[in-house]
Amino acid sequence: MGLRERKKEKTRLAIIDAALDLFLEQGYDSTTVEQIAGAVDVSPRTFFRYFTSKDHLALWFHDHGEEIILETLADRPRDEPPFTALMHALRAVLTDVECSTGEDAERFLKLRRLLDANPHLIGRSVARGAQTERRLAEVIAARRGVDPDKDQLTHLIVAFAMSTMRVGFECPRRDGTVAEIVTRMAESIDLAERSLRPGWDL
Amino acid sequence: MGLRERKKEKTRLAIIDAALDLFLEQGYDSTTVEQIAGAVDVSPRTFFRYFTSKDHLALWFHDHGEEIILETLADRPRDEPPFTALMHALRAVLTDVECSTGEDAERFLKLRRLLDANPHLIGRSVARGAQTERRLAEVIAARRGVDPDKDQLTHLIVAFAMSTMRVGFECPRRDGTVAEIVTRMAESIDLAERSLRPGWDL
DNA sequence: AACTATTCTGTCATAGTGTGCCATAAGTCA
DNA sequence: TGACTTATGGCACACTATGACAGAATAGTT
Repeated sequence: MGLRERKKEKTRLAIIDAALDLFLEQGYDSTTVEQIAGAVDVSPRTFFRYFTSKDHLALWFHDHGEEIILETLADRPRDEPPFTALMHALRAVLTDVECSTGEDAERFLKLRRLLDANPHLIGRSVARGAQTERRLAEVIAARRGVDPDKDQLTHLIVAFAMSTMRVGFECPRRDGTVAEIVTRMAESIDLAERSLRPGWDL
Repeated sequence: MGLRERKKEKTRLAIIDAALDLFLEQGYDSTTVEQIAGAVDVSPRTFFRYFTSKDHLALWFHDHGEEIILETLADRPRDEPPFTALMHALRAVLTDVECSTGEDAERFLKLRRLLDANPHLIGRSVARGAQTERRLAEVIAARRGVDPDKDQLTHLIVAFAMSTMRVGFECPRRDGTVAEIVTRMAESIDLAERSLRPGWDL
């Protein structure tokens, strides 16, 4: 990796960190892009080259999570029931979070606090999740050999899976270490699996 | 109802109709508030007095739907399982849509076409749904006698219910009469009820 | 009908997000 | 070093959204 790319990654993380701190300090809405850019000595114009929007910045972790889910899904056996495969993908995300280094863990916790304090941001987060949902619907439809535009069950499977992830992340609203939060998210996955009729997703 | 209120309602509907037509004609993003306001001979400033944002306009039906759901929920017997109660509430929304008059039905169909053409708007719609979800979580938590901030199952019940509604509305992506769409949404509700283990939501 | 209070509306000013364009600076490779 | 590629900054601009104030329309009262 060349100097250029390392520098970019450094700037990217610097922007995220500065933004998270400002958001938590003075609120999401009352923090301007100008302030964030100023905090890391970068022009506002450059900010928008790293993140397409302020929302995108606050939800950057979705990009990573989606990647893991899609990769895991591609590796799951073709004949595995789709919801089961999705739950495996979610657990892969948990594992990734669990193994995050000190700084990454810090960001994860800050982000959680941020979403907790700004219900409005949860809306944005869910909206981003809808994007992931569409992509997952394509994949699951292909696995099941159905037309994604016509098969309701496919969409229901994906929607339930995303709901499971979201509930695990948002609730219960209690602070804790990364390990504790991951445990709760795993509980949510178990809960969902227990709640559904065996074979419902075939 | 006085002249003043009738006039307001007329303007409100005129704005919605003009906006829907412009959105479908030239796209959501490339339609400005100025254009919408101009089409109904109203100042842009007044537009924002009727709708807090362009998104709010595009998702005005959520307000009505949420109202119906909350009302229906309040009327359901206390000892009814929560998910069952929520499904009844969703069916109440369907009944309302089904009974809508010619003009309202027109708006409903236009809106559906709009969401179909702008996946980005679906994100906004889901974000608005998250707001409803929070309110429903409060109600369901009260019914179940648990703390909404701590009980995962409560949130899972609500999230699954909202997913059911959304899947029914968005999929399959096929045009049709209001009656046809309502039928599909009812199918989605049936599908969800069949997919869950009896007693999972107690 | 006239008078007053209330509410709605338009105009103006302003903050903030997001984008296109072009010149410049920095990193890359021969 | 020199030529090439890519990131950055600065500028102008369009759009959404809000606050403040003045004037118009409506409602209620006498």
